[in-house]
Amino acid sequence: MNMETLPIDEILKRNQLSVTDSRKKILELFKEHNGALAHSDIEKKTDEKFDRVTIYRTLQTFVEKGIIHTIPTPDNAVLYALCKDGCSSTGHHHDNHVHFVCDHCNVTYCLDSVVTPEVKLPQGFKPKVIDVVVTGICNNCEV
Amino acid sequence: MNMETLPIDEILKRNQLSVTDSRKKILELFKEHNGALAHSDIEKKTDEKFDRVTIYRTLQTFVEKGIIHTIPTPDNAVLYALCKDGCSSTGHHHDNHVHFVCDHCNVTYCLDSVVTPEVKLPQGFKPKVIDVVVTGICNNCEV
DNA sequence: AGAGATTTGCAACAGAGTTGCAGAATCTTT
DNA sequence: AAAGATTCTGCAACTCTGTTGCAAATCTCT
Repeated sequence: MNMETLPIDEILKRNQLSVTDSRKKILELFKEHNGALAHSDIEKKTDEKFDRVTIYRTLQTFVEKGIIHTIPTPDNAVLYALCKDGCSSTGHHHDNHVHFVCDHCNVTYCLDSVVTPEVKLPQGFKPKVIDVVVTGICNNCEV
Repeated sequence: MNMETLPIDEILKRNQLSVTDSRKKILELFKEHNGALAHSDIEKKTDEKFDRVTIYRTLQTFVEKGIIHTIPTPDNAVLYALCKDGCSSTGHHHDNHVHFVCDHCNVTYCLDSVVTPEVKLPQGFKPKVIDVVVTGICNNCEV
């Protein structure tokens, strides 16, 4: 499914979700925002119009449906970002791209073009998922 | 500093830390345990002999001194493991090894022998730290 | 428009982590 | 070895993040 071009209502319907204000608004935020969002970001950006609990449940639902995915960060905060094509809706995302956290503007990017590198593990270790998080300066903050 | 061979009291003294029961015990746990520990693990393994707050502060102090380092995990829990040689005591660890979380036994390993792979970033992105967390089956749980 | 399913908001709770402060332990100095 | 200064610990209280149960509101479908 191509989230980039599909209207918001359509994305929700195709995932068998009721079209509600909170879901529309939160999904809209993700489409507008070029980067990952934390729960607190969403709370602020929606002007506290929705209950905390609603936001938590909406995010949970979106993750389950494969609309968004979570990003592990070095400081152990939970971030969410829109999934691109190829994410399954079973919760097992093919989330094989690199994430980048900017030290300066603090924005987290999904670098979809950068594929997770191979890692050679010691004998007996069998990898399933490889998460790569790069911290540094992004192309907006670069001088 | 070589943490592997140095006696516990010596490690504390060299980091200008008072030698106290809690610090000795917690450091001992890290030396005995071949893997990462969470705050809750330490609470259990010390038989609740020390206050939660003391454990938090001890871990914080150890991180600041470069004795242990934190590990980012996919499920956003905070884990700690002993630093090897080369960790600075300024908080900027040269923590350039891969971490491995076993799906089965749930142990987290520092794979010191596995060096973080290079990642090619898009124009303008300047990397500083690269965190790699691999999830899978470890060499103990392998059939 | 109305029945039935889904979703929301509230309240209450659980867990993780932090802060201030008084008392206890440790270190330093003699 | 003991006093004084410094550092550390434990308690209480608090914040922040996330979860659960339930009644009321909203949405879907015909």
